[in-house]
Amino acid sequence: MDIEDEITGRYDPHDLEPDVKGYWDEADAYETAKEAHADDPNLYFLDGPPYTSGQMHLGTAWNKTLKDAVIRYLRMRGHDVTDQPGYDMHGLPIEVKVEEKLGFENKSDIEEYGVENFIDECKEFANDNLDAMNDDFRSMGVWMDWDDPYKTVSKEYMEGAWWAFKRAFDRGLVERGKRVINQCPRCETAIADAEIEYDEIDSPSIYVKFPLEDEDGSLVIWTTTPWTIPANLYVAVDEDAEYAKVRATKDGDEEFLYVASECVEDVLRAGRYDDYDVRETFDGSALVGRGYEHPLVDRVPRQKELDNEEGVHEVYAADFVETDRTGLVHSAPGHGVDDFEVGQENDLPVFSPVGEDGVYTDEAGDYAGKFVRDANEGVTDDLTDGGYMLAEGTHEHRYGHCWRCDTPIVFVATDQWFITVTDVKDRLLEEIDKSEWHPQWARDSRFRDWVENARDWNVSRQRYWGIPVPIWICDEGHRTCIGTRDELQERAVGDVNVEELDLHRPDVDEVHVECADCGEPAERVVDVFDVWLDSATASWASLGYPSDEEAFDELWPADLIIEAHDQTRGWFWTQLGMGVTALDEIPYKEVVMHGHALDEDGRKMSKSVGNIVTPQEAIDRHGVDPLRCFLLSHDQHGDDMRFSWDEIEAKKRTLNVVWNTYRFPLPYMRLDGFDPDETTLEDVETTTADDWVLSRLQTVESEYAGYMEEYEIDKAQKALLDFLTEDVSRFYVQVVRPRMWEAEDSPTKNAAYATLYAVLEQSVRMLAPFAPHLAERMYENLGDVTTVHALDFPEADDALRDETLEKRMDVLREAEEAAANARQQAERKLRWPVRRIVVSTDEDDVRDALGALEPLFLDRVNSKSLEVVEEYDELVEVAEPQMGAIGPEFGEDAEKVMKAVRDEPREKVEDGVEIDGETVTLDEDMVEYTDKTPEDVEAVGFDGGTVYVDVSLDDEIRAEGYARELVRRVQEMRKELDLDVEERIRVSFDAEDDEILELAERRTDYILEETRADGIADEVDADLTEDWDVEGIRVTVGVEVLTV
RNA sequence: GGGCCAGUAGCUUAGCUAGGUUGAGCGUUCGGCUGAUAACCGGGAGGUCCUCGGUUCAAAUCCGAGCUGGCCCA
Repeated sequence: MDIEDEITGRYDPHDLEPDVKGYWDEADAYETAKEAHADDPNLYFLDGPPYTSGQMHLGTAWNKTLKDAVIRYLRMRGHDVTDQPGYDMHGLPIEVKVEEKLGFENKSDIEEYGVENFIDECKEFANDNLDAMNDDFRSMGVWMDWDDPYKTVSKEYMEGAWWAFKRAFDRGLVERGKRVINQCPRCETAIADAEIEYDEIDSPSIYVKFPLEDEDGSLVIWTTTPWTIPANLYVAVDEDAEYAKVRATKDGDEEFLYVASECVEDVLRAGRYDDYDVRETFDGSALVGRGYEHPLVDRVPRQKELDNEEGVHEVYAADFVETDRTGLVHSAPGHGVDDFEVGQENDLPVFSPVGEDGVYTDEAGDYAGKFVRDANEGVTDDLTDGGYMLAEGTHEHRYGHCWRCDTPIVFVATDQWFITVTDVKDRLLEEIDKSEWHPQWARDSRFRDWVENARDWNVSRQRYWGIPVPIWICDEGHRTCIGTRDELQERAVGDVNVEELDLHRPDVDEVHVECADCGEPAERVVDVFDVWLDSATASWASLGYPSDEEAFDELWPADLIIEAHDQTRGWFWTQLGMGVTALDEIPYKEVVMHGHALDEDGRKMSKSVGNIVTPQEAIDRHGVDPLRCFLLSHDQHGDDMRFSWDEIEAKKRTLNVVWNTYRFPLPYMRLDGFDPDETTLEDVETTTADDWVLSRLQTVESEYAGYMEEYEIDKAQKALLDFLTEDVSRFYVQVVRPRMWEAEDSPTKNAAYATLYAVLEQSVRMLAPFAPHLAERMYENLGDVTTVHALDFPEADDALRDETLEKRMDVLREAEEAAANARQQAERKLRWPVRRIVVSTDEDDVRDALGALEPLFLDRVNSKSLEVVEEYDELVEVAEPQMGAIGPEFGEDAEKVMKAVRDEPREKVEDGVEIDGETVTLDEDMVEYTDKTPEDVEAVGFDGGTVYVDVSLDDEIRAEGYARELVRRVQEMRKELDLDVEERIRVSFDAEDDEILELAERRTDYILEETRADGIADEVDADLTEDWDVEGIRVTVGVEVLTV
């Protein structure tokens, strides 16, 4: 293998990435990588299908990038990873978008337009979005099987959902019944808990008096939904709380009110009563069973009938009652979940005089035909007129809205199809424990909490674009559930070819089947499934099960899923629900739960706030790989990520260091014809620095693998990038630089080549999951395989690991830093050698380290010698004059004394100082002494000791220093002349001060060698002449290029 | 109103499981290097560890209350 291309350009993702993408296409790199691992043990990764109603945003970009990094890594580790992406393509959100597009306002517009036409529009909309999203994800460099995504609209997929529903049906877990559900009055359908968004709204806040039947007094209730009062059937109390009977007076009239004791003051103030006194207190249980008169009984005739039913318009005890407001809760089983449940427990009827469009039905009497929210006013007026209103105001609170059309939802009791997950709740909770979550608290706190509180799942929607509920009902009311297309074909009445049938509405509506019970023709119920049921079945439906059993048998359940924390109520939950109801098993083994992408201020990104940053913007500004590395550099286990332009840019700079580290040795390798296959680590004599960086490489490989094992992607990335910047670029490359321009057959140079090659070739594999484009581009010059992404993970080789050496090098680097710092204090550049460095330490480790690494240390700090001592005994004690004592004694001479004494060595001061020709001795209290380094020595401490650098000059050092100064100027000029490394020159020097040249002359050989000059002459036929300032002295340098 | 998570330098964060001198990157500033050079490297400044209380010889870390933000629920 040869190092071929010369890399001269800078790291520019905008150049590099399209280039690499082009190469991938051309070379079928993705297919090659998959092929390389096709025979490995399989690993079923399951992609959570994004919804095809919009474009990729930063959150989905993060999600897919994380998945991509994990898939690439797992492949490297020897797994045949399933990487089929999926798309969630049915459902209300798409219907709403299409309705908007067509200018529709309600369901009758759709019916008028024709269901078939509408379905076609939805299909097209979803497909168009799918294509756009495919492109978006591809642009992030995500390698998944984009040519063959699973689609929830395919026949095979829909069949998978039917099959699962039938399983639940057969196990008795499907029920139809009245339940209170969330109804979107605009979409005219039930919507799932997961489809509700909460926003702040202003609602009426009313206190209403319900007169007791058996005495002169009223129960006081509070509500924010006056429109539910026409459906009130009972009042709930907390049986353990204390309640009070209050005598209240206003304008001379007196009345009796019942409220919770805690609320008396607030309620009476709200009702603007003049005065009150509590007559009696008792437990809530004392109120249970008391009857009251419905305040709107005259407006709602049906209430009169209901009043005659057993138990209606009485007080009941309920857990959900809190003693805020009044402690008495108006309850309408037709309009509240809790109200409904307590009503059921007490065998109360359900009264819900509201249609699916949110308009009162005839049963609502005077209110019939009015939209409920608009009826609030009429209801409150009627209550006021009847004398029932105690107080009226508004209340701001969070209220549920339809997540797609933003209409406030209403709770109504309607007939719906349910999967009764509450019947298998114990199993659900058991199965949770079989899955492993990252982070674990997501499972044990968050998810468990959700599952424990889960209600039966309403899976039916009164809509069009969804998987039809596969239940057919005959005239007798028997239910026939169809689980597969074959079954449908068998049972279908008349001439039906199921193979050619689109399973969507309206086609499937036209198929009649033979009832399983009585054999009579049955008709399909018109509902479609809640779209969450679609994705819930992904683990088998995406594999084509049940029509194709092979993949299912081999792969199911999924080994791994990766989604954001909002999926606790979404996909994590729905999959568990369907998995357990259909297959009695949790359908995934491992979960990685990441966070959301927030804006730079930590707020969520939203259209209305206008703080959305699109992935495309970030790519345009900084490139895909920097964005990917940024997204993967934060905690990936549940924490949200704050977006930051600065951070992406910083990532780009870090990748640039990686790029330069790679770019640096290439020209030399190429020039020398270095062949990594021939010159391997076994063939070369490595130096200490080589051994060290190779050891570090093994350490990083094992750390990286350890982090990835736990899906701590951010930590793995950091370990790798820290290694490449801190260890390789900042240290190793600096150390080996001189070796790069040694003679052609230099063994140490070859060792450096072989070492750097190993470091780069293996690091690039580790970089591949994070920055796939950059890694690919780098690899092109490092190996022969089509793509870096087909390679195996570089396993750490313990034989190359030397922990002692790594520790010693840490010490060396600490001491080196201290020495550099001391030089800076002494204002002595690194170019000038120093005579001596002394390190004082009382730690054996430090002594051993510097002893073992002395040559390297001397080279690094450019010192002639190193001494390691326990105690540095060259400190001098110097005087600090104490003016408090000197002042009074010497009066106006005090300042002279101070100056004469300050910083003088102890002996000198003790011998007496000379002031104006007179020798003066000082008392002990006039001087204190402190330790100071001798002149020309600077000291800097480090963790483990102190470094003393002696920067005193002699001719030898000055000769070397000046020689290096001159060399550097000549190099600069060579560069200006754009000379190649091999080209020879002749130079001339002329200086104001001859001393420079005389000293430098001692190092003529060195100068000739370093500058590739054939000679130094007094005068040359210069191609370039320049004046330089060398340590304050003007030097004229002439360079003549010699033609060969 | 409830559950869960987070709050550390101007910004992004590590440290928190197992208490013992808060560490890094970016930015800023001063400097070095000059055969990776519109690159690379070093030093400095910069912190009430969200607030208040508790436990402890010792709290960023453990406990309690609160504030702010996020997700989920009512």
